[in-house]
Amino acid sequence: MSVRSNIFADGRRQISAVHITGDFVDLHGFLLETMDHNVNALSAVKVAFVPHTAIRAITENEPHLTRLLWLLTLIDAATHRQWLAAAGRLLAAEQMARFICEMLTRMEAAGLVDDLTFSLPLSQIALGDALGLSTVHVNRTLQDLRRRGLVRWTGTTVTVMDRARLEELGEFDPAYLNLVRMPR
Amino acid sequence: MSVRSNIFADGRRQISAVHITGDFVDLHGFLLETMDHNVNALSAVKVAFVPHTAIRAITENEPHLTRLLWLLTLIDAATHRQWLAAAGRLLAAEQMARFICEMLTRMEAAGLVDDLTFSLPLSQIALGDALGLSTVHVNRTLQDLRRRGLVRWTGTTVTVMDRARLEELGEFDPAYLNLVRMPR
DNA sequence: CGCCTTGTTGACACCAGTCAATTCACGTGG
DNA sequence: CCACGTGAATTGACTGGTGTCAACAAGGCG
Repeated sequence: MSVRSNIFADGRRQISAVHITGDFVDLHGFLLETMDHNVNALSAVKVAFVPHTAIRAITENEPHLTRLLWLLTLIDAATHRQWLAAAGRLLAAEQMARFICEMLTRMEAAGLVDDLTFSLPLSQIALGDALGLSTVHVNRTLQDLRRRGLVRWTGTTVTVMDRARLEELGEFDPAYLNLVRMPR
Repeated sequence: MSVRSNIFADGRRQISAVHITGDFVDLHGFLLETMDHNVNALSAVKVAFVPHTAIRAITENEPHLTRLLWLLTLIDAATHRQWLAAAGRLLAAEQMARFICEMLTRMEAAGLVDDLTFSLPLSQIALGDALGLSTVHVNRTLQDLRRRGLVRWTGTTVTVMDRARLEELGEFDPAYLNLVRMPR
C-alpha cells in the first residue's frame, strides 16, 4: 500500500490518494510535465514499472485500451473531488467515516476484505495527513467512531462493525469509484 | 464563468472547479458512467456541446488529439490535488491567496487579465463553497488580505496589488497548471 | 536494555462557524 | 422618481470544532 502526498515548505503534508494492490500508481505522470507530488510506500510493495514509451504505443494503436487507461485517471479525479468535498464540508467524524467506507469498498473490489475486515497500514499521523486533521484529533475522532460501535481499528487491522450507519454518517455513495458491478 | 460543485443532503456545498472561457467543461463525463456533481453558470456563458460520439471518433483515429484531451483532464486532476492540499492544510488567508493566484494565472493564460485586474463573478457565498469556509469567515479573510495590501476585490472585479507577496502567502507554484510558456 | 515511533490523554489556545442584525446595491413596479 | 423587495456584504457577540503543547504509556527493534 502506498500514498501520494504534497508537502508544504514548513512540513505540513496532505495525502491525496491511498493506492492499494492493483492500482496504477501515477499514471498521471505519463502526460503531465511536472510531478508535483511524492509517492511513499506504507508497506512492502511489489512494483511493476511501465515505460512511457509503452503507454504511448498503446495510445497510438489501441483506442479501447487507451480509453480504459484514461478512465483510470478520471476515476482518480472523481475521487479527488470526493475527498475535496469531504475536507471542505464534513466534520472530522463524518469525513473519517467516509474515508473508511471508501477504503472498505475499494479493498472489497480487490478481493482483500474478509468479514468486513481488512488491512490498512496507516498510522494516525498519516490518517491525519489524508484527512487534513491533527494527529490528536484523529485519535479522538477514532475513539468516537469506536464508542459509537461503527468501527474497530487496532494496529493495521480495520473492521467495520456497522456498515450501514458508517455509510450514513459519511454520506458515502460508491458511484464515483465506477466499480464493476459484482453479482451478489 | 461556471462552477462544478457537489452538494450534500443537508445543503452543504463544495465547489471543486471554476471554469473560465475556453475551458472544456466536464470532459470527464465522456468516460465516467455517473455524473456525481453539478455545473452552474456564474455569468452569461456561450456553450458549445461536443457529442460523445465525436470524442469517441477522435480516440479511434487521432492519438495525438486524444492525448491532448486526456491531458486536459489530468490537469484538472492535478488542480484538484492542489485544492485538496489547500483545503486540508492551509489557513483561510493562505488558501484564499492561493485561490486568487490560480485564477489570476489561468485568466492571464486566457488573455483576460489587464493590469493585474480581472473579472471574477463569485459571490462571497460561492467563494466560501469553493474554499470550504463560511461566508462570514470569507468576508473577514478578504478584509484581511485587503488590509495587508495584497488584493482589491470590489463586486466582480479583482485586482492583485502585490503578486509576489500573495503568491508567497499562498505558497503558489503554477507548475501544476501545465500552461504553455508564454514569451514575456 | 534503551531508543524511537506511535498511540493516548489533559489543559488550553485559537481559528473558524453560527446567529442575528444592519447596511448596501440593484432591479422592479407603482 | 421613489417605495419596496431581494440578495449580498458587513459587523458584533458568542460558540465550538480542531490545533497545539506537553506528558506519558506501549510496543518494536537493534
